[in-house]
Amino acid sequence: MNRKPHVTLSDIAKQLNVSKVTVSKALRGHPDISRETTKLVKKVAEELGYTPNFAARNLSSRKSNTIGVVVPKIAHFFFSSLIESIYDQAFYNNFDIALTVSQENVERERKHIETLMAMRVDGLIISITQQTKDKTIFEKVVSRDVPLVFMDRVMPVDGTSQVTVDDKGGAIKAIELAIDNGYTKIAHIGGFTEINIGRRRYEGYVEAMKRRGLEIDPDWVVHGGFGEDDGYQGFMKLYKSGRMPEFIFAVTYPVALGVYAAAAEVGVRIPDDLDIICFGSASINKFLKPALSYVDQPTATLGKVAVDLIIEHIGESDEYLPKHIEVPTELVMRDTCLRKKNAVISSAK
Amino acid sequence: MNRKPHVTLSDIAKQLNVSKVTVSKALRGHPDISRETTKLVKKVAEELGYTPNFAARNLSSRKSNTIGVVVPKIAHFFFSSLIESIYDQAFYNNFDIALTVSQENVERERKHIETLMAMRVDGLIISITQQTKDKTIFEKVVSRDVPLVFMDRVMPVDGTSQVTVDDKGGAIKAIELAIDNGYTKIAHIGGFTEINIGRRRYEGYVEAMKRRGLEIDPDWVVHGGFGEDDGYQGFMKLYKSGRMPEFIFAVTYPVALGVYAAAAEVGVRIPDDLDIICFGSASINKFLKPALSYVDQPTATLGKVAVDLIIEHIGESDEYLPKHIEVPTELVMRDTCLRKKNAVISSAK
DNA sequence: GTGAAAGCGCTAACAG
DNA sequence: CTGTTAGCGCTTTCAC
Repeated sequence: MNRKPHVTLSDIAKQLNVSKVTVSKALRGHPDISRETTKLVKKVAEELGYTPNFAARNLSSRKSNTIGVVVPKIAHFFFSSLIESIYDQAFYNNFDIALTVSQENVERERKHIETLMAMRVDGLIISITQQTKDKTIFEKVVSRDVPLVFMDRVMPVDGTSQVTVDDKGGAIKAIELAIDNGYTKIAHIGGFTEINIGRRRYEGYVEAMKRRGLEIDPDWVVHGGFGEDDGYQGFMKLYKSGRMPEFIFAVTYPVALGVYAAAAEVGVRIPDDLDIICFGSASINKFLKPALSYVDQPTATLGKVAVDLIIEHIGESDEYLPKHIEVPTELVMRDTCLRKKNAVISSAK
Repeated sequence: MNRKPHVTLSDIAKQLNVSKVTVSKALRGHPDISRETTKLVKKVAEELGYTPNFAARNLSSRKSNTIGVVVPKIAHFFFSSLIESIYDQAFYNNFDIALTVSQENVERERKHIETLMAMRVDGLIISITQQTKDKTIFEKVVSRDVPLVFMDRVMPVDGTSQVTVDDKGGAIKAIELAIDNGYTKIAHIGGFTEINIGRRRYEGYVEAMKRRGLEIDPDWVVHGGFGEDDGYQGFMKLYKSGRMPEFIFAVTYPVALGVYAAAAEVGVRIPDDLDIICFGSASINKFLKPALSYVDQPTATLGKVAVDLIIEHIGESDEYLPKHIEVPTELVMRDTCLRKKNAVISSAK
């Protein structure tokens, strides 16, 4: 497997009887070089089929112009649209993206971070797994002075920035809407409270119930993961308890889908027998019957802000002050949670 | 933004009073080095918080241990599950993945390929955009002796391998099933025929109709893109013609969803007024009413084969003979295309 | 405007 | 088993 050697700067330089340096500068559009030489160099580079060697470039310049990204999942509307937005914003700023997927696996997450550091990415955007608890690897990143931005699923680590959506506020809006609809028996199929998105949405639920003077029945709060299966299990647990709530606030869209599946199985009709709202959506929501009303997560903004923050940090001195930005959410009404027309309705996307 | 210098091999070497080479070998588990030294080196590396520099490693070894991947979309069940499978298989073989997304944009696709070549990836797996026609960039890849595997959406380029699903065979099975169900007025909302997946599925439709002696009404064949909107437009075109078919074979799952949306809008009931089957599926299919019967695309196999092929090519001499592998499909029956119980039913996933 | 010298951090090839 | 030498391809001073 010996491939033919790639064309290098020297090859171009030789051909033109100039130095490597001139070629290097010309190719990067450095103002040192005359327009004429630059043009000539580019022409020859094209003819020879020159492709720069990033490894060499990174090694000598000590930067990669690349942002490393670690997400827990990819076959998932929330993350895939988030990633598209990150790509767009990075592209726009002339950064490359090195994308890795941890598959909700802590060990894999760690390995990916190590790999990205070995690649000497200029910064790291991370959305942690459901189970990530150990801060060590993140502290290692910080101690290497690699800018780190947590996105959506975050962790409190000194020296890092965070972008989240207003999980608590969104949850409060959702629950208040349910209460305005006349419901009092309101359950929450929630995520793990060790992680911010699970915890904050739960807190929003608690807060809204408290504000409106409603009791929380401990049996009506189920904590688990963020997937379909967790929704299915959560529903079944409530169902088997024999004391069904009137309303469920699902921590994610997949969890709500799990509830749909379980409800269909046992003949509970949505939204008549059981009404529901959830956090997040998916492109197929409009095909769901009934389509879910939901708290919208602005993935486009989330991704853009994450990239902006990391680039800002990369460009700053050592004394950069990390930020925490919280992106607002809004309610989008579809076919659930509509019992009372006079309920507060926000504009929909 | 001057970051503190990273720990290097020399740092470890100095500390231990050995040479860089010894450290390098020890760290990579080279058999040259005694177990004792190796252990010691690793310990110190750990203590110092050493992270290898891939740029340096790649530069001096002339390989990156990385496979470049270019896909047209990511927020899309087919591609996101494909990508997960590629990751798994690459990970298993100790390769890294450099993933890029062209967003169905030819120019972006070209840039990404250039970037990946600049990264000196060991090989490239590409699924082209809907519009890609120019072979130049791919020929450039081949001329650089970079192994290239086309996946699903392919192009005939000398020296490259291909993995596809049996598009034509799958389409034939689908149409024959429709005919077995007693339908004769069968329309096809298809993709562009310039690209293999559009062309082959269309050919399957034509072939099956011919085999069963049915006429194809040119008005019942609509060609367009592969998205929801294309399905919506396609349906509307058929609908407005005033001569509705009884059955639609949709070229992709999103196209079928577009048909659902359009049909709902004008009050055409599926599957009673109009029955349908499509190529491909999505995780939410079970929540769709009626759930689509479909030709299943084995994304796990597709991804695995793509990675296996590229690794095989990377490992071989210059004289590697490219392969074309076609992965079989199977019909999965749900709530559509069921009119006759005695129709051929395959096992479902 | 241009170029010479030096070196980024690592591995390959060989010698001991 | 360990070390020496050389160099991957590029960018960075700093002279000219």
